[in-house]
Order: sequence, then C-alpha cells, then structure tokens
Amino acid sequence: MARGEDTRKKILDVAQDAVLTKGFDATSIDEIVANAELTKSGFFYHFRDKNALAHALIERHIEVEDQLFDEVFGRAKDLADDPLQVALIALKLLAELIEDMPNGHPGCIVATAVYQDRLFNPDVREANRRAVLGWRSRFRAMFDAIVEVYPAHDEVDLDDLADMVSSVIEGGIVMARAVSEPSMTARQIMLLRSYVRLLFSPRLK
Amino acid sequence: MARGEDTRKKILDVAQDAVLTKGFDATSIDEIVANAELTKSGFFYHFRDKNALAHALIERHIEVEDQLFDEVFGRAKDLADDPLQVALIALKLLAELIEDMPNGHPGCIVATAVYQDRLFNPDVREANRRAVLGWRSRFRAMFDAIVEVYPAHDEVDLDDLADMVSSVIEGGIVMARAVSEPSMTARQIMLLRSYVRLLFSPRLK
DNA sequence: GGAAAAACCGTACCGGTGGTACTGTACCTT
DNA sequence: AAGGTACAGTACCACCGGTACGGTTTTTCC
Repeated sequence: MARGEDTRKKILDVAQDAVLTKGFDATSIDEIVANAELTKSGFFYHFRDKNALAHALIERHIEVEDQLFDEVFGRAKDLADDPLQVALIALKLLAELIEDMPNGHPGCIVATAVYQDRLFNPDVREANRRAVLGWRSRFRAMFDAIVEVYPAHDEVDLDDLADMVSSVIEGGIVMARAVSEPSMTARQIMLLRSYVRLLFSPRLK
Repeated sequence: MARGEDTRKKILDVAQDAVLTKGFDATSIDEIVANAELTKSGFFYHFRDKNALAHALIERHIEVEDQLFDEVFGRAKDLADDPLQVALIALKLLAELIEDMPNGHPGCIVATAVYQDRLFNPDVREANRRAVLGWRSRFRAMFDAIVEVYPAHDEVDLDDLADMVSSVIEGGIVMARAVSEPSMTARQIMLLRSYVRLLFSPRLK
C-alpha cells in the first residue's frame, strides 16, 4: 500500500514541477512517466486520464496553500491581539513569504486551470470553486473580526473584500510573470495591506 | 489586398472567440479553419505557425484594450477637471463597462499567454510585456496627476499602484471565472476605487 | 490585355500526444 | 495457495501541429 502511495506522490511531484514551469498542456504524460521512472501503464493505473491528474494536483495544492495560510495567521495571532493588527501582520508575513520564494513563487495552479478550459471537467472546476470559496470564508472571518472593533471608513461588502485578497494574489502572479518581476506579487499584497489599514484604522486627529 | 486582410481578420475573429472560451491549446487549427471557412493551407499562408497566431491575437487585443482605456479616460476627463475625480470616474466607468459585458468579460488574452509557456516564444512574451508596461505608464500618469494636488495618506510606490489596476483586473477575471460570478471583476475594480479614494482624498474634519 | 504576384485549395504525409486494450508478472496480504 | 495490488510491455488508434508541393483563382501592375 505504501509502495503505491509513494509512486503516486512521485508522479504528482514530477507533474507539479513541470506544470508550474511549462503549463499543463505542455506537459506530456510521456515526459512525466520518464521523470517519475515508470511506464505509461503505471501512470494510467494511478490516474484515469490527464484530467484526474489535474484534479489531484489542484486538490493537493489547495491543501498546501491552506496549511500555509494557517501558519501565517497562527503566527500573526501569536504576535498581536487586536484583529486589525493581526490582519496587517498576516498580510505582511504573507508578502514576505511570497517574496522569499525562489523563482518568484510556485505560481498558482488554480489560475492555470481557469485558463485552460479543456479542463472543463466538472470535477476540476468544482475543486477550483471550492478552493476559492474556502479562501473567501477564511478572509471574511478576518475582516468580520476587524469591523467589530473598527468601523470601515467606506461602504464595502466584506465578501468582496475577502475575495480581494485572493484576487490581488492571483493578479499579482499573472503580472509578475508577464513582466518577469517576481517581487511584484509581494508588493501588490503590501498595497492591499495599505488599503486595509486606511479602511479600518481609526483616524488620528 | 483587401481580400487577404478580410480572411486574416476572419481567422483572428474565429480564433479569438474559441481561445477565450476554451483556451489556446484546446483550440485546434482544424477547428479554426472549419469555422473560418478556409483550408489548412490558407491558414498557414497567413500565419507561419500557431505562435504567430497567438502573437497576432495578443497584438490586436492590446490595441482594442488601449482604445477602450482611451475612451474611458476621455469620458472621465470630459466629466471632471480634478485629477482625483477623473480617476474615480474612470474606474467607475471601467467597472460598469466590464459589468455590462455579456458572459462577464472576454477574459484576458495576456493572462492566457502567461499561463501557457509553451508559448515561450520570445515574440509573444515580449508583446505581453510591452502591453503590461504600457498600462503601467498610463495609470502611472493618472496617479502622478493626483499626487500633485493631493498627497497620499500612505507611502506607496506609484508604479506599484499603477500595476495594481491591471493586477486587480486580471485577478478579478481569474476569480470571476473560478467561481462563475461574472460580476466579481467589476466589484473588485470598485474596491480598488475605494482604495484610491481613501488614499488620496483629503480627510474631512 | 497579359504577366506576375498574391491568395488561396487539395492532398499526402510525418512525429508527437492522449488514450485504449490486453497480457504478463512480481509482490504482498489473507 | 489464492487473489488483489502495482505495476511492465506491447500494440494500436485518433487527433493535432506542421511540412511539402503542385494546382487554381483572383488581384495588381505595367
């Protein structure tokens, strides 16, 4: 049993590496099986087709990203009690974390799936949707905690604001790749942080 | 001469439609030539290969988008003199324009190219880069005009802020597609507008 | 009006890729 | 010993991007 899981993991590792640098379609199964040191039969034993691979890749990516967010917010809550401060610290930590990633950062598999509707496979789309909605509720909770203490200085829908976190990250990744400026994503997050501060922090006399 | 241009345009129209709904790789040349009512030979007469098609698609897309931005900013400048007001009006108009687009929004070809590095073709990457940098300088000028009148309430790099406009749009498109909420892109732009207002508008006593 | 160039059509072909089908087999568990 | 798990091996198919090349129509220019 452990042997099979190892192989499956190796396939996913190899595939993820290739997909994030070359794109999903540009990554051939032949290439994956070569690098994972197995045969085509072995691959199709673990994954019904290429869509199943995409699905597994997204599922795993979401898990990792959720863990990452958990860590960041955990750290932020250790460092402060005030909900606004927690949010500001968390966003800063997130920016630093993305900044420190070599080669910019792993890119976001969700976006690659969105832009390749060959993956119109309902499973994949659903996994994608679930991930985004998960992030929404996560960030929404963060902003809910803030408004309980600090009323916003502008009328904003908190769900939209929560989505803006994901949106800025995704957009930042696209832009960073487009102009080959890996640090851009982190800087965009810092701008979002600036917005959050302006939106919620009490104005000094 | 006009005949050739017509055919070329028809190819691009058909291709763009398919690419924006299904993705670039998922759009086959056979399919394009069928819908454009010509033969494979005809296609390869106009485009050396599929990369050349992508390049032309991006180039044309950039032109259209630039025109769109010109119109929006032109209208905004008609409606106000104050640079901050111009920016706020322009962002509102942009949001409305994207909102009114049926099927959400045509999506952004730049992003599709970013996420399919099979198009690692230098021409395509360069066209992409030029587009993004063009938008940067455009929005940068907008913010430059504002800070001359209204000092920002937070330390922000104006290039980053300019990039944020593109970033929010791109990210908004990705998110809108991920959760099938076409209106999300417009709402994200409105949040950016909120940020711009909070950042620059003089605080009332 | 005639030649030349432009704008295609038709057909045949190639290599790569996703995917199927089926057989065979080493290994592990019961 | 039996049966499932986890592959290997081989053969094959359809589709797709791309090439090659010869033929045909349309337009342009002298």
